Amino acid sequence: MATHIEDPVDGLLGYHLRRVSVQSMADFSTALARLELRPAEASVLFVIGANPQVTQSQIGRMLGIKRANMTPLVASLARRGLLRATPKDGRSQGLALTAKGTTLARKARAAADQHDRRFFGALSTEERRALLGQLRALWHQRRRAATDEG
Amino acid sequence: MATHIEDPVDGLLGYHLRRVSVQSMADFSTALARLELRPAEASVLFVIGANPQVTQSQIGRMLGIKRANMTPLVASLARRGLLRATPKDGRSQGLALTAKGTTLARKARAAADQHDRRFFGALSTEERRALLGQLRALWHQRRRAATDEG
DNA sequence: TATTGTTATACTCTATAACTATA
DNA sequence: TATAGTTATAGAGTATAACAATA
Repeated sequence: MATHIEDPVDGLLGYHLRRVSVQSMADFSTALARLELRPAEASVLFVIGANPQVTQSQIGRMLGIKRANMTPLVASLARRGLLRATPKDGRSQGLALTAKGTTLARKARAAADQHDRRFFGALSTEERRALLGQLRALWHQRRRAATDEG
Repeated sequence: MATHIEDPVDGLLGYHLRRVSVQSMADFSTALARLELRPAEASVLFVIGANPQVTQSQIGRMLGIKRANMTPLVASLARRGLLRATPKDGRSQGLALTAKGTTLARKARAAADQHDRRFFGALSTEERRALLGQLRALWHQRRRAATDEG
């Protein structure tokens, strides 16, 4: 029998947020592993699918991935025949999903939706709506603050 | 003027959860940097402060840090004179904060509380209470599921 | 001058496997 | 047999700096 241990971080919202986020990502990673995709790769496919001819710099800005890290990520997806790059102008290239990429992105999206339903299924529709709204608000608020500084 | 880009992950709760969690951790890391502490180190100090003579394996289980990763973490805090290890039995050691460690832990805790107030300050008291309750519920639910599997 | 894409590099966090000493 | 602690190592994710080519 284990002695009871006090949890001194139980009152911290930020701690709980991170803890649940880590769980969620771990579950989602497992679900995506069947498709040989990682969460970052899946999100890139989603953005390209919804925005044909988007550039990798634009994707990086939207998803919070640095330019330097987009390069190997996009190269890997291109190597697997999931996307095709066509020059937009001399320095940038528009990205689009191939047929294979479209199929895989659709499966990944289904996995993401299923993960969301499972992981947050215990919350009522109203709770989920409220949670989504709060997270969006927190994100935009902090984003504004960062923009003001930078 | 940037062309509008569709955000295809805007409806995914898991995505928003992770995004906000990353922001929160980045802000907290910055706040802790003044104290030359990282979030994981601060959380370890908190647990030791609330549970004198706790072992590093117990801390790891509570915080979700692997035994193998606790070793250098605890060694680093000991080297800085923040905690003291005394043998409990032949194979385990009880950890306790030194005076210096207690002082630093108190400052780190103040930073954590301030971070929480700032970062989640836009939410009403009721919203924060609800959010904390939902995050706790999600965590325990998934934890139960993992225990059932394993 | 600013931006795109690239390379090289490094740090943190996390994970596994193998080992010892002890319970 | 199970647990505590250690060591070595590897993989992700993320970060910066510097560069060439182009806008």
